[in-house]
Amino acid sequence: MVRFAVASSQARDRLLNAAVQHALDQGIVDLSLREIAAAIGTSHRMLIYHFGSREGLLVAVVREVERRERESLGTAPLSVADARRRWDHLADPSLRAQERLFFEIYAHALLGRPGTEGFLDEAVDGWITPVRALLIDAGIDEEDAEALARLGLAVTRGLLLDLLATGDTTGTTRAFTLFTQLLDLPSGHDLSQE
Amino acid sequence: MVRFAVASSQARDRLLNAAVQHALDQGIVDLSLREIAAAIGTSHRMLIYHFGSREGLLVAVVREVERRERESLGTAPLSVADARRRWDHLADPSLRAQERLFFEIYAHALLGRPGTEGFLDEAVDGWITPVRALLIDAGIDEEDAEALARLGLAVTRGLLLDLLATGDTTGTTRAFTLFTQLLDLPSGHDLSQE
DNA sequence: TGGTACACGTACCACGTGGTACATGGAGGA
DNA sequence: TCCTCCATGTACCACGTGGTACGTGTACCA
Repeated sequence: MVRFAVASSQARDRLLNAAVQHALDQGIVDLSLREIAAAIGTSHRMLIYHFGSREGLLVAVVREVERRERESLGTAPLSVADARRRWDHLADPSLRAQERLFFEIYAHALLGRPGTEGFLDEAVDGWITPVRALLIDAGIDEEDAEALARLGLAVTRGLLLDLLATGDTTGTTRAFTLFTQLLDLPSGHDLSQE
Repeated sequence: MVRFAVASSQARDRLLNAAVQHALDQGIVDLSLREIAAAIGTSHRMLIYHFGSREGLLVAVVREVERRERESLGTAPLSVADARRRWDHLADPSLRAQERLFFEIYAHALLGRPGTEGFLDEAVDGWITPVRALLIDAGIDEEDAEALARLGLAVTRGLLLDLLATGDTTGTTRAFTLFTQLLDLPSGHDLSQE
């Protein structure tokens, strides 16, 4: 009697890593099991065996991408200078594929597609909550802390969308720098008298 | 001899509007011609007839969404107060479906899928260019104008992603308000001494 | 009245899909 | 040595896919 090997195993981990790698290049939501299997050197039969179904594979990939996203973010930024360092990291070309996949899954999740349950909560609150806590620790008013955390996340994600579409590292980094300046030097500049 | 009626016609317009309406509810990227046809009360044969192919339909939908996106944006904001009014408009629940579809197509386009050619350029530059021009007219330094336009777009899109995921109109609006305050009142607040 | 062009339905096609049945090989333990 | 379990390959299935062939009703025009 053959049973689904949905639990972890070395073979499964190997396939998952290869599948994520392939998803980074090609996306995931509109690829077939056979396309993925062929690309990573196995048969679609093996993907079903190790992940139970196509949806099971998608869930596993989504979770892995989520895990890497958290890893990229690491701990929340503590200061404006820290935020700037974090942006420079995110803007690194080596992370583009991962970020593109993140937005693909995000859009997929917005449509309520199976396999993405919980992704959106984690993608937003999982970031805002710790940052807000840090800002409150830093003495910022509670309501402002939440708004600032949301704004920081929005700036980051919005500029990443821009960067992925245009590839314009210079321009997007300049915009991020402007944002940090607005935070850091809230007086004495002349950008906003329009 | 039957020819493809890919040019416009009343019947085609009717089907396109219905297809876009359905895409707003259900997404578009991973739906089949038959699903769409059944949902809008026609046959998949008619979609092929009027749009040439599935990709032709997708192109038509993408263009229509692009057009509506531009229409929602209207003219670029001229002032901070104007930007705030624009956000309130974008945050209106009646636009959620359209925005979700926009991000779905955006993600699709990031993967270079057929039917999305030119979408990204229009989605980013089509917004930044006019805003930058307006900011320069308003007397802002050219480099700062570009950065500010990018930043404004990023804040808008980033907060929309947040809003679509969380449905938290209050929180995202508060974050947008904070952004306008950073622009409008660049002195005298105490948010950024962390 | 006859022709013609459009809009549409039905029935079909080859193909790719997710998933299953079944056999097998190899490693490790009894 | 035999048994069991994991990993895998091959072959298959029913079904849904995009796309096509062909017929037809209707409206308009000569």
